[in-house]
Amino acid sequence: MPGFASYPQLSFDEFVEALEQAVPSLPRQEAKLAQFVLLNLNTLGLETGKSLAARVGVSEVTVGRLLRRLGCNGMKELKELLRQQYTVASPAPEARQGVHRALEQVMEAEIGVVTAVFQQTTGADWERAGSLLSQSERIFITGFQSVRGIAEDFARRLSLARGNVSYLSPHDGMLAEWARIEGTTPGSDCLVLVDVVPYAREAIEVARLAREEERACIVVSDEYCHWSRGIADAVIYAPSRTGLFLESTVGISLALSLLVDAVAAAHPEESRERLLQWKAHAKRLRIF
Amino acid sequence: MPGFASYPQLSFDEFVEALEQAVPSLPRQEAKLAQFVLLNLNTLGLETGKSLAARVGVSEVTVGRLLRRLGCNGMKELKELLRQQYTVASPAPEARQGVHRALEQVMEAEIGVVTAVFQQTTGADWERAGSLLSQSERIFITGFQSVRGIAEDFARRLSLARGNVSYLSPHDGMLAEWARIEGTTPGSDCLVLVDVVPYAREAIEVARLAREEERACIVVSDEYCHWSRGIADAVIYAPSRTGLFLESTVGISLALSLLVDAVAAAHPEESRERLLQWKAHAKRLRIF
DNA sequence: CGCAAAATGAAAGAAAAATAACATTTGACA
DNA sequence: TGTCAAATGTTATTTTTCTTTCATTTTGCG
Repeated sequence: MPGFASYPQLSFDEFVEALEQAVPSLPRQEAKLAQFVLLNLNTLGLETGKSLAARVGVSEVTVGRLLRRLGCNGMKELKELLRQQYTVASPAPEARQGVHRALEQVMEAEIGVVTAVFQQTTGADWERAGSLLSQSERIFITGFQSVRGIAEDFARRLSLARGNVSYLSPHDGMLAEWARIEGTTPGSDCLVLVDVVPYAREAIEVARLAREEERACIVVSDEYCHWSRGIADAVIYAPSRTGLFLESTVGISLALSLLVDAVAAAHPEESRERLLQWKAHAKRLRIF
Repeated sequence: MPGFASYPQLSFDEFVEALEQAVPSLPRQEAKLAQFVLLNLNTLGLETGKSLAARVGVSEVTVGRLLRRLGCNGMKELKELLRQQYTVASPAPEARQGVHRALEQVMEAEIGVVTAVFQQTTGADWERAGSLLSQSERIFITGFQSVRGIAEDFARRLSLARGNVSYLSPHDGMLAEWARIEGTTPGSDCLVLVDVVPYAREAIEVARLAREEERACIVVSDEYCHWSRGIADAVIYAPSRTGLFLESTVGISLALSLLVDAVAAAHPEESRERLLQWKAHAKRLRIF
């Protein structure tokens, strides 16, 4: 009994190719079926073995048989192939060398995270986030629990690209920074919230507060975030479930890195200047 | 008995729109689900009600309920909507958002970072790092400058997988934690250093100090790190040059996430227990 | 023409998914 | 703090889908 694996040894592309190859040498009914499948690859995922059979006018059994003949163990496995295919992110064929067996799936998922984040860079939210970060007078950043540190780093890094960035610690700092100062134009501040499951109660409240005081608000969070849309001016999602004990923070890291870059790109001279200054200062203090 | 029609009165686009509209006003679990669906429209056709439920972490019933609330009578009808949508037009199953032209190369590089990190998971250093983190009695973690926050997060997250983890702030805390206590077995401590270019002078010194006092030392750093090999017991490299204004921290994030996972895998019962406790405590404190 | 081998489908059984009815939990509000 | 309604999950039931086994049909070929 070859092929114990519950996961297919085949890729969808290979399957399709095998199908094309096989058509001429197939028995009549199966050939009809194969033909139909080839012409309807788009909707293949929506079909069930039965529905396919019905559409083509063959019996259900024939469907199963054809699949098995092509090295695909039944409808279930076909669905699996499709899923792998469409979750994008071909895990770079040779790159999985030297990856621990159990981690292969995680790796695929992490790559999926990366592409998912990049795909947002053309969206309207990204656009808005970028210009808010570049043009607002002051930027406040905050993050909670297991991503607080990342948020702090974001503040540090963003400070190298532009000025007036500060980390806000609502709990510890009592939001003193937000005490309304006479003369501050409403609409010139922007708040960045970084939050992941389990979402902090505080995050939502701070976002609301910002809203009420006419501060813009950008939320960077994971794919389950249910509260941000509707409150925030821009929302960026970084998938986090990749099969690990704790949610992955790769997506958040990436999104924030890209945002820093976007801001730097918006003020090329200023950011270059700042970077140089920073290095000079650090050297003076003998930090490195 | 309302709704005789066996064919939906709704189009898929309408459904999606309804979904977007509804998210903010939906109960928590359903909102999470909705959010997930919106971000995974691509593969929606391949999902089954059950699989969706599993991925999001809600019960199957909730899936059915959400759909019905949106005017779509169950999974079957949703599949029907999708079929209509895709059989009609759209040659490609999904209208994928693009990646901004200028970022394509960066994306390639970031994916390269991910695979590079994963490839280390089979190496000897990884092995050593994993067992040190799992078996040492006490773990100290520190990080500098632009990755200090990530290091702090690592400490927080590692604490969910095992005990006796603390963040060490050599500068602020004067290394008081390391004042030698009579009775502490040498060799039972492990230090994790996270450092990237430009390397902190401090990092090297702390590593040396650890060495001298027979503390194990793991260094997580970027591809340029020149000093760690030879001093550290295990070195993990996370590439960082991906063409951005500042170095990317994706690799570091990933490496640290994977390490946490490895530790959790080494003590499955303990880590599960800890996670539950943490959730209970957080709930008690009304953090979320 | 007749026979064997392949192809096909029917029916029954097993597995999975969707649904419905009921129980528990949660959260808002007095 | 207690109460009620909404939200969510559990369990049981029904429906659908997939697969296996076996009988029937078709096809190739001497």
